[in-house]
Amino acid sequence: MAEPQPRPVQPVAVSGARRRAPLVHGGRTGAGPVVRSAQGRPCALSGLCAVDVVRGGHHLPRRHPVVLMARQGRNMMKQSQLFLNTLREVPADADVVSHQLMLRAGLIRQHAAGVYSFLPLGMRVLHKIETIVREEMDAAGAQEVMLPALQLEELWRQSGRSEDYGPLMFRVTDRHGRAMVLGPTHEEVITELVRHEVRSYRQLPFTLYQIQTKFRDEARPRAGLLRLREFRMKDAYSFDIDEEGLDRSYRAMFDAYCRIFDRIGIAYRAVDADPGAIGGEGGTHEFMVLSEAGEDTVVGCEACNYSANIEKASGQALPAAGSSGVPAKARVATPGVRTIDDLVQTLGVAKAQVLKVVVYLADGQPVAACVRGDHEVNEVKLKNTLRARHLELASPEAVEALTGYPVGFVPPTISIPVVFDRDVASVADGVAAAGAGYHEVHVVPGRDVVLTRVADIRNVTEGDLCPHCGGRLRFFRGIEVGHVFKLGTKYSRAFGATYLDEKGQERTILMGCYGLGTSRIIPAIIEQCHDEDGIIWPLAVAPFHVHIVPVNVRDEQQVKAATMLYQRLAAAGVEVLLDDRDERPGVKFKDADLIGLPLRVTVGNRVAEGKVEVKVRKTGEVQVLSLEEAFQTILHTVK
RNA sequence: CGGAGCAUAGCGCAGCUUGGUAGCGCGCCUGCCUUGGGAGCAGGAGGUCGUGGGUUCAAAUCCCGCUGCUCCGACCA
Repeated sequence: MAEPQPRPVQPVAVSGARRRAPLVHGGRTGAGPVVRSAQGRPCALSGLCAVDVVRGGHHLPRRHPVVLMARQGRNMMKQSQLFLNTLREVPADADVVSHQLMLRAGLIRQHAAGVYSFLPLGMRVLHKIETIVREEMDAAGAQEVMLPALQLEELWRQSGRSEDYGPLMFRVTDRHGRAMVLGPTHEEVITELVRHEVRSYRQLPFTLYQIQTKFRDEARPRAGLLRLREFRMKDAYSFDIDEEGLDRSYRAMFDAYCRIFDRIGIAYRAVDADPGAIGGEGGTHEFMVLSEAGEDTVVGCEACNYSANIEKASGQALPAAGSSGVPAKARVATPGVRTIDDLVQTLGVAKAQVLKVVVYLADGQPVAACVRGDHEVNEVKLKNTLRARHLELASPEAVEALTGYPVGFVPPTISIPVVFDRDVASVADGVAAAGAGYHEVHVVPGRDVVLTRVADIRNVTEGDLCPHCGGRLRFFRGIEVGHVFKLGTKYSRAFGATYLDEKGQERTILMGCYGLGTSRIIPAIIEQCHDEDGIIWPLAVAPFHVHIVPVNVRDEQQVKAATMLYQRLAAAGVEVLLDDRDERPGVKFKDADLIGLPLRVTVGNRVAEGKVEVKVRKTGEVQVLSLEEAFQTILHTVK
């Protein structure tokens, strides 16, 4: 590094008490060690005047290293020393509020698309989140490990996921030409590990977890920390002998997740989900933080607690319509009428009467999906119905080549396999395409169109009825911060992870896996906890608990009071940030609001009467208190 | 991977249409002054205009290629 290093300076005279003084985070109350400047003056605040460092060609730190060491601890930080640069203006590349605030408050800086550095404040938040996660994992009986981030590609071939993940994996080659990947997840590694360790049912069950940096070469990183290519994740894996055990392990993790989000202090919902590429034979839930910035649509019932990812959500089937009174179908010329909207216009029918046909390629084979004109095909459901590995919308050219009909004119009676949504049956008097330039009216599903294969393959819509209680379904946006799966034997079978039961029979281990995006939780929190002035940290994850702001650091009384409170609080285990900068009050207040620590103590003119102000960031509520009262109040709030 | 946009000082931007050797605000440094909501005055530092090529006497500006970043879509534990 080209940065100039501080040159050695002569040691500062330090009172003899220093060596014996307990470190501030030792939990003992009392004044901090007395530090004197080289001139022998007691240093009132922060060493602002502690040491006059001789300046050479380069600027040297104003404060002497010895002073720093004697006065530092995880509970205390002077803002003049903090590696923090707040931004007054909104960076042009950030248009999601959590991203803007993380940059402005100096939590993170971008390195590349989807790759960020965590600065001290951001690191403290991440650390707190991961500490909570660790505590709850441990409390749930899981054991921490750390698995390789650098993994043999061979392992991914064994599970068949090397191809599944494809370009999503960062691939590297070692000096011997061996193919390796940067781990996007760890099912393979852990299963391979466990397979070698477990022989007997006596060794089961257990759950292992790790907190790791993971790598996914996302096609489109997004919105700051919401979708990263290098990100932090806690992942846990459970190993059981039977379904019952797996249920217990799953439940333990599910409950631990609830405690984690409760402790962090954000609103979340556990929703039914689709297992997606990770596979899995049992249940799965996603933990969603509700936020407009979220990438997922969450469906929730107004009346009961049913909620599901839209990929998974089902409503009650719509009542089927009969064919009574519907005239025989008739062919009409509809040249150029390609879209549903066109049909509605030209034929004067309702969207809900139209039978929409969409052509897909399922593992390369053409398949048509037929849904009502006002409904959307749910590709996840369709893919699951077809048991396909890959499903993609056919291009217009492909549609014509495969079906012989142009897009918009593919009839539901086509010869390629057609999957009908179950709610197609709700169409009484329908309209369907009938080849290029024609449609048919008075079409009755079942009568005029043979429903060869019927399944739920559409997205629910707002207003559909809850499958559990019949209440109305509503949509929300959510950020997926956690996902728990019952994997069953998918990986254990692929890797031969087995055990011998009581009878000496070889059996396959049942697995569960449980992910939690620790870095993604940060923007999720901020999305929920901010106002126009900045972040509003929940106490449990705030980088510090209290921000002490002496209004004028040239006022000796203010400095003295602020420092005293700072040291007492820190010694009592409160995490305190002291704004000892010689800045104007406005600047300090703006920064304090932006950084968003839960409590702010303003030490101003009223200190003459022994009073300071304690302000709650979230509510704006201000209390004028004596120093002692302030100390007690803060202590009780934080502890 | 498709579509769109952007790239000029640490940050936010102007300059480009009509080529003549770079500017504004904020921040930063020095001094004075000021200290309860991003003050004021004076002085100052800082830019191979993303990159490679081309056109031209002359390119931030015109042309071509590349790269990076952002957004929309596709994709997605």
